[in-house]
Amino acid sequence: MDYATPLLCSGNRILHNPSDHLGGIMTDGSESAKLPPKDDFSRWYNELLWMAEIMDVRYPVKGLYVWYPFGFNLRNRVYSILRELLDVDHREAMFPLLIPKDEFMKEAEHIKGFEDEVYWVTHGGREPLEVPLALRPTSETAIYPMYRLWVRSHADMPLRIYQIVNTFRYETKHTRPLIRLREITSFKEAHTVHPTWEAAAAQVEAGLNIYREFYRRLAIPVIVSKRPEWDKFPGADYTMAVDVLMPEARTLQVGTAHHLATNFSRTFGITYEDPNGIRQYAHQTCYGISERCIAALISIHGDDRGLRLPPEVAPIQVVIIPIIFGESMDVIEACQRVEETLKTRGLRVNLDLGDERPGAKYYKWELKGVPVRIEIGPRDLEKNSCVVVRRDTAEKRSIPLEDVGDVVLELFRAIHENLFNIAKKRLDESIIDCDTIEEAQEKVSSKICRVSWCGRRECGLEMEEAVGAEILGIPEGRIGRGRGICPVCRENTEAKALISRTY
RNA sequence: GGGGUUGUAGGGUAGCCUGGACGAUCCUUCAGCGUUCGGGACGCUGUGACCUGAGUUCGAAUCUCAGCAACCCCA
Repeated sequence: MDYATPLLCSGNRILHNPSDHLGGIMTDGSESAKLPPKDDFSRWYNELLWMAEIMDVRYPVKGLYVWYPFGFNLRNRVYSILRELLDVDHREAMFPLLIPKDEFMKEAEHIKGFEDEVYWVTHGGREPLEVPLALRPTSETAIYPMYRLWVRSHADMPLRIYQIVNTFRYETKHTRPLIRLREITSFKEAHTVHPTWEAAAAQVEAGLNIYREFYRRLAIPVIVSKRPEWDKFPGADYTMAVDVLMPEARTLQVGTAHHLATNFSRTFGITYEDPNGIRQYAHQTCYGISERCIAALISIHGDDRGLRLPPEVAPIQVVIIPIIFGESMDVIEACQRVEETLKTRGLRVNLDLGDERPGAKYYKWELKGVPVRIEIGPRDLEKNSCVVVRRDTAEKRSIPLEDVGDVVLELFRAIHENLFNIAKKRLDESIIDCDTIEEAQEKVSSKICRVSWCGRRECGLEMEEAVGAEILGIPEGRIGRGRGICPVCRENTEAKALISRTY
């Protein structure tokens, strides 16, 4: 894994200029305030978002939030991983925000799924528009009229394009930063076109593999499930979904992949001439990830002290704290040499020369999730060493100054692995078998329940109702299989479904 | 979808019930200066607020209504 990814966003200049207190450009003294314990998740989450300068939730419109430079920097690093993985065989493009009403209304199922949450642009200045324009809630109906023009022969396929854009949904439920938004600011949506159903199905699987790898890079373990048909994407043949386990035993959907079959190609007229000269409808897929991935990153790894970021995406990877007595020029010089050494290795380093006490700096950078801290004071200099502290375990080590570069890189590997293992262990231990609805009902407040399910809609809906939670679907892999009896209809089945409370 | 609570400096609060002493409390942050610095330093000086609109009233942070926004609980 490459920890020395080049800096991608302009926010870096701010974050790396020691003279302006680093990212402290807009702090308002949160450092001395206390973060609520993570057990109090709702408060912890909201407080952390602004104390760590991820998002400012004070924007005066419901469901719209502001990315701080620090949060946006993190976002860009996360999305650059997504780009890197997609760019292997996808191409990035960009389609318009506004969709004419007649295009938007073409696909019946799709409209039914979205019409209650679409924002409409109805005026240009004072003049009513002849054709109202929808703010995209997702971009199928913006992209597919163009695909109709772009796809003409079998040689034009597979077509794999993605875009990273904002989308709008008029949410009526409780909005939450990064999780339920009226403006999704960072929707990565891929749209592909294939000659056959099978080729599209293979693409759905390929998309899921990209997502698995993406979340592995974020040290987040996932569950991949086939959603029940009543919960699939409006207009899809079937929907696969990626879920993660959040605190309080709720799951969060952090990615979906839909097989659209020819449902959209028929309404938008996306056809191609096959090798025999016969005109065929194309098969399509689409798959997306939003800034919910950042919500997962923050919520899964964070602790009572704040963020714990995997080194690959941490805006600041190493912070150096000088321990100054009197003038201590030698201490500062030693810090600067370490800073240079690490920067030469391509690491994102910050030497904190602010005049806070060292303790205050420790709290501040722990809150921001900096993976590794280096302390250098007179006592260390006597031994030609420094103290290195891991954010994830709080473990402290004194090491020779000359080993700093190697030790830090080694720690990055260990921190990433440790964060993943902690999350993986929690996920595995949270999935438990339930034989009856009563058992599931009791356990679903603290667990993800694994229940036999015959697969029938009536049984599924009854289970959701009785348990008071949602069926994620039949998960991929071993946990999705196992002999049992559907607790509703008492029929034998080989399939296991997962039920959990969701966001 | 239903119910409840709340809105006072950048953040957290007192005052509201019982309208007038509010030229608005305290803590924190922020700015300046000085002393400090091995896990959240201290002193002095300074900046900074009654969500929006309508109403009641001689007089509204305080009472009424509406809007906007936030939080909590239930489905």
